[in-house]
Amino acid sequence: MVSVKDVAARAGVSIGTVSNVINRPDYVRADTLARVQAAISELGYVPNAAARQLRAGQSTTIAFVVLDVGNPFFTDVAEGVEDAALEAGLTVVIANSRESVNRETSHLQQFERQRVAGVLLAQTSRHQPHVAALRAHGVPVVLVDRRSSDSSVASVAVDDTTGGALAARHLLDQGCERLVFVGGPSGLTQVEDRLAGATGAVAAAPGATITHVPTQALTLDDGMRVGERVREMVRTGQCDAVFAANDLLAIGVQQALLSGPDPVSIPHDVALVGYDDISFAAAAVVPITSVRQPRAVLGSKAVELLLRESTLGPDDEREHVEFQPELVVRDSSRRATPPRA
Amino acid sequence: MVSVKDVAARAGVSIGTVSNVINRPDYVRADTLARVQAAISELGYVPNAAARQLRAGQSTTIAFVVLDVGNPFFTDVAEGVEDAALEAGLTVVIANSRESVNRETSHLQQFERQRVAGVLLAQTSRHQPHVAALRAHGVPVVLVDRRSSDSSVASVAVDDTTGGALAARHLLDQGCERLVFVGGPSGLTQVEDRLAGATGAVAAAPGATITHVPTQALTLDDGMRVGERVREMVRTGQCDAVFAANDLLAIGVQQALLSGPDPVSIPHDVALVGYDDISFAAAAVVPITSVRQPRAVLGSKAVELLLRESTLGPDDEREHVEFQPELVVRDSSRRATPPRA
DNA sequence: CTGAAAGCGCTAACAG
DNA sequence: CTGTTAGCGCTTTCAG
Repeated sequence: MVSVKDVAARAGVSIGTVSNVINRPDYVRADTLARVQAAISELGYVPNAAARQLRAGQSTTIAFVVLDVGNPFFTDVAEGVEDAALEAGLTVVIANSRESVNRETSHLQQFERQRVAGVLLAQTSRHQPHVAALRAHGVPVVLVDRRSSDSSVASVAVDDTTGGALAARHLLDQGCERLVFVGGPSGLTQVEDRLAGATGAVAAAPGATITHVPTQALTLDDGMRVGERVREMVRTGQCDAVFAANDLLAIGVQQALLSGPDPVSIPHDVALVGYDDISFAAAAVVPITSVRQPRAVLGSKAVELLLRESTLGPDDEREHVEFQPELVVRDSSRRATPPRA
Repeated sequence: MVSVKDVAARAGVSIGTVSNVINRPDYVRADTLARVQAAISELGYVPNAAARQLRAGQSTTIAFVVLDVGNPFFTDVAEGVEDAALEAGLTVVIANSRESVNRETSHLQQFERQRVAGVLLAQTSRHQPHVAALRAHGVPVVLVDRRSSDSSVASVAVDDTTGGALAARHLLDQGCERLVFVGGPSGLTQVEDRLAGATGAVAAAPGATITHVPTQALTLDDGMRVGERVREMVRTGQCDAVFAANDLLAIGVQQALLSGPDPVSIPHDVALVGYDDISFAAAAVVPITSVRQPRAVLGSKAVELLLRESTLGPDDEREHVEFQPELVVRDSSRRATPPRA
């Protein structure tokens, strides 16, 4: 393995000078610089990040731990993260916890050992002891897509309660009265908040009800699975509107609703609203009404807060940025003649 | 920062023993072990990966560099990668090159400096000098989704030429004669191969033609953009079938085709075939015929080859695993009465 | 079974 | 401007 030592020997300088060439080129005279750089490329020298980090105590990569890379919502947030990180000269790696606390924990442990420059975390459950550990090791953490209960850790989020209320209210406005909320697992704050918001809106509408049909995860497959059941509910008059905790689920539910021996019609028999407004929502068989979150902005804001962390003391208050969601109405919930209107 | 030294002091042993507790617990007497472990948890000690790697020379994370995390195809491959890596006790991080050679290069450089345990690479362009550099530093590399031209680097791929031929032949069988291939950038081997396969099939069909409508990237947005143009071509009789280089593009094209002042009908006016068979393809307005690749298997096989690398000498031949694609026919290309049948 | 000591590759004083 | 040097935290012989 070629190291500074080899480069130094080749260029006829000391290792200190090689280090200077790499880290503070302006400290070095032009011709020495050139000679060393030549040696570096001739030898194919590549600095060892582990050694540098050990000595300098700092890394230049930040990690983004997501609930599900397969969910376009997160990849959109990731783009915002990447753009902002690039500007700050940071590399970002993505780790996928797949909605499993264990996987999340093991990723966090790994990043803790690596002492990365920062961790952006879309948490599975409210209680994750490792974020404290991370911070104790000087690794800044910012929570993404969740307002942190703990004021000592920064967060960027979208107001999911309002989002849920927005969706439910819209459905009620369309004349629906038997809402079904599809989503899970119940540990996920996003799911809980959206349901809470919807429940609140329904409570304010006399005669309306909302039933929770739980799922194991927020995926297309889960949506299809549970959609069968929802179709039955629609047929038996127990349901005239579905609010899905995210678009993946909504798309899956829609597929199940529209297929099989006796499909139901959307929005006529049942109205459908999703959440996230991923690009596929608009491209579905029946374009899906959805609650939009500012995804890229969420990501870049998270990086901004992360960078700001280094200027903060451990006991300083952290910022909790909260964005407002926006309802995007499409055919899946547009009823010809809203009875209530 | 708490280090082995602190743990050793706390437990009343030497640092060597602490190291043994962590790495070879069976070398240590039971009571010493317990004492040290107690000290570790009381102090909240977390080993420093940089130091360990510097000394031991090995990391335990592998990196998967993808063209586009936003593309469900890659996230599905990633799941296969994660599952296989988990079994081998490896952590995987994902890096997104977003179809940019620069970003790809900078990620590879980063991983080279970090001396990760391995790199799985879905390459943007054929020529990537950094894979040689990586390997020179003892970092095994396997190419994903591309047959490597260089027999010295392992690869797992799906036969894209056959896939392209499959798609085109199917379209011709449906009676289409004016094919349009939508895809780009032209540097991408996947795109080139799929086009080549399609072109070959068209050449064998007297009277049929194929036109290449290039795109900048393989995204939904690009599909929508270029779809406007394709719609015109359909209207003017220059096109009766579209073969998109991937499903994202196909979905975008479909949206453009079906919207606007005078939409065209699918498959009546124009048949549509995509590539990858991502789950959204089946959920589109008109379910999209697609060429399916064994995604998860691709990922797990790649990890398998990566693990095998360590047993190979630098000059040994590498394996090139190639899977066969499969056509999944859906409504978007199913014509009521295929004139040629 | 445990301790002492060397050194992985690099950076950051510091002295010249 | 350049060279020397002392570790960063850890693993790993090698003695005891």
